[in-house]
Amino acid sequence: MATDSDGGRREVTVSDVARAARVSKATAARALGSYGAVSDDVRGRVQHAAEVLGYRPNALAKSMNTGKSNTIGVIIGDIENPFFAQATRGVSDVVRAAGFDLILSNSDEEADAESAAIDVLLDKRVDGFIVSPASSFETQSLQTVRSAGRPIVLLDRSNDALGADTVIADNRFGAVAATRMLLDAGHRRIAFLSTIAHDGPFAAGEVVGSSSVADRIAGFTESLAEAGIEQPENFVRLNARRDGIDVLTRQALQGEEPVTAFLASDSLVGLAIFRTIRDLGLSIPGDVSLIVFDDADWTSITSPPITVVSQPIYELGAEAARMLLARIAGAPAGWQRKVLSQKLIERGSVAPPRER
Amino acid sequence: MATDSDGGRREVTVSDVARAARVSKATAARALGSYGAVSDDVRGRVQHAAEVLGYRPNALAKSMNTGKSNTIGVIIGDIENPFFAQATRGVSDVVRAAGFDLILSNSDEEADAESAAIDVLLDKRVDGFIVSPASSFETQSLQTVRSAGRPIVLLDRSNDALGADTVIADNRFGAVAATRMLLDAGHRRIAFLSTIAHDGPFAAGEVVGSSSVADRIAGFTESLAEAGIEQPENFVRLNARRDGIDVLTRQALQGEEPVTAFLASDSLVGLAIFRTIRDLGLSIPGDVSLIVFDDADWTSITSPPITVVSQPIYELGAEAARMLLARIAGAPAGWQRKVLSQKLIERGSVAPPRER
DNA sequence: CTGAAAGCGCTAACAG
DNA sequence: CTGTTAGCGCTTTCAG
Repeated sequence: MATDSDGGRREVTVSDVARAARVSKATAARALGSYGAVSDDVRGRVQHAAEVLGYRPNALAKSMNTGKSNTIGVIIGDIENPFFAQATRGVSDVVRAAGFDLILSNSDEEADAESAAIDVLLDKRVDGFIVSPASSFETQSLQTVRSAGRPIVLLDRSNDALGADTVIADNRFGAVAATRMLLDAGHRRIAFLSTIAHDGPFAAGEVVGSSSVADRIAGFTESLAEAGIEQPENFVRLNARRDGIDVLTRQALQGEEPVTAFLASDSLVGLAIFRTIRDLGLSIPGDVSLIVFDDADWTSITSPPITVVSQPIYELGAEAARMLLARIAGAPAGWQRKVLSQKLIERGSVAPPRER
Repeated sequence: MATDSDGGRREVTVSDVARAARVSKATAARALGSYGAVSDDVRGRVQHAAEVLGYRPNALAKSMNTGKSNTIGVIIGDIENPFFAQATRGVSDVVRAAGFDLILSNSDEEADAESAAIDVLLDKRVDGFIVSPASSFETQSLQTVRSAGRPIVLLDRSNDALGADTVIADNRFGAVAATRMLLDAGHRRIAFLSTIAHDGPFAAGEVVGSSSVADRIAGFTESLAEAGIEQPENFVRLNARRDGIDVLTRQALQGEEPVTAFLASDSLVGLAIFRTIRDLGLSIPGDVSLIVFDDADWTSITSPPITVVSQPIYELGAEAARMLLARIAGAPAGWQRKVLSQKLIERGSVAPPRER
């Protein structure tokens, strides 16, 4: 009575319940799965029997028949990155409310890992995907999902060539706002740093793997150009993960034409830049100004607090999830693209450049 | 040729492949699943046919037969909390290397949500669980897992009553080291703050929901007692999430007997305390000293940088995963408990209390 | 409303 | 080495 079962013995199935309740397997299944119609009397007997026997529905068997696993795949760069953690939480909350679970995969921003993850999840018959694609070139994996006929929504990175549901922030706007603020303060040499991978130094017109970063770069360089600055693309520094954020920061600060301000493409980069500037014995904003993308919790407690470009990260994930659920529920075709707004939060890390 | 299929048409199965390769279903399955023995000739034909048809194995069907889903359930408080994010990454990396996926659930530290998540995952037939239990009292859900005969390992929280595989850090050691450092600096009134839920003010001998916090409290109060401080339990402030970390911090600082130092039970609490102290116009460590659990990235860039108790969070997760995999592989019974060490990292947030 | 029977896609004996 | 035959646990016609 108390402990229904404990060892690794055979699981109790609908058949067992049916037998105990003296009804057919089909009827028991109907009562248990609450589909079809069953008399109250029978339903009662079945449910009672199920409880007594400690019946647990086998979701796998159910999925095999129905074709729906009530599970979605989420593929992001790295759950340790607060951006992804927050977005994932947004996804999780809305899909869970709809009765879905979430299988999480970290791609480390590598197309191969992403592809492998997608294959596995496709085999597991997840009902849909939310992915933050590692690259906008190697869209192999996304094609795979599409040809498998599973819905997918892109998070924080769009892919116009592919044409897919997308939820993204207005990165260009944020970049323009931040860059202009720096420009208005009098800065003329500003470095934009991102960890995005890129072959060689960034040149005007080149495409980068992440559309978000691309938009930020666009907003950044265009604002510089508007201000009459030549070859603004020279101020774009990518590959910060591979080359080291600290290394790039030092280079930018110690070259012949040292920059007087930084725009960090995410909070992790921002933190590293902040630390390096400090290590160099320079002060913010006295010697160097800094604006960081994402309003991470630490940005408000440093001295000085950091001026940031804030975006609704949790909502980005939540919205992506809503979009995916709609597709799973069979929303009509036609790609949708939702862009959430960013805003500049002024704090204390921007000041006029020091005279030299 | 290029696009194998796109619409939502019927999936291709082993039968289809078998027919195309002119062999029996069983043979095709053997070739595809690489079990049993098949001649090279046949294997080639089958694999070719599979490729042409765009065959994707159905992992659900496979799981139903084998009884293994190659998926584990991970239930934590909140993936947005950097502690859990890091630990989860550790789990993810090791289970993935072994070919397992991970279904993630946030419990928000609520036993009900935890229980519900476990039920669902049990139904989905996950091969095992890694959970950071919301409460050491309401062990209902853990019992459920056990009676279902699925392996489970507890992360960062042990439960002696239940007796289960556990991976945890030496919290008592960390708390003692931190408290002594504060005591040695001359502090006599030190507040320990945690978000753990607890009914009413903490009294000596009471049990709290998280064994980690319990161990920290023990190390803290015992160190105070050793130093001759009366009723050290009065310095323990719980329920910080419900009551507000800032509120508790202010209370501790503004009462009749204001504390001169804080020990924060995790980095989120530490950040909030730091902010509140600043907002109050007090300086660290001049007016108030602070030590926080977990070497979060921001702790090294504040002014002053924060003295912390560091623990190998990623490794906590990784080790839990290894333990679980061993169980899944059928490791002999007998609960195992692995405790990883913590260490105190001195930075600049501790100084003698200001004379009054 | 209920039962019988077929089948989801795959693995697992068991013969040849 | 290969084919046949059963299932895994559940849903789903199709009759009654």
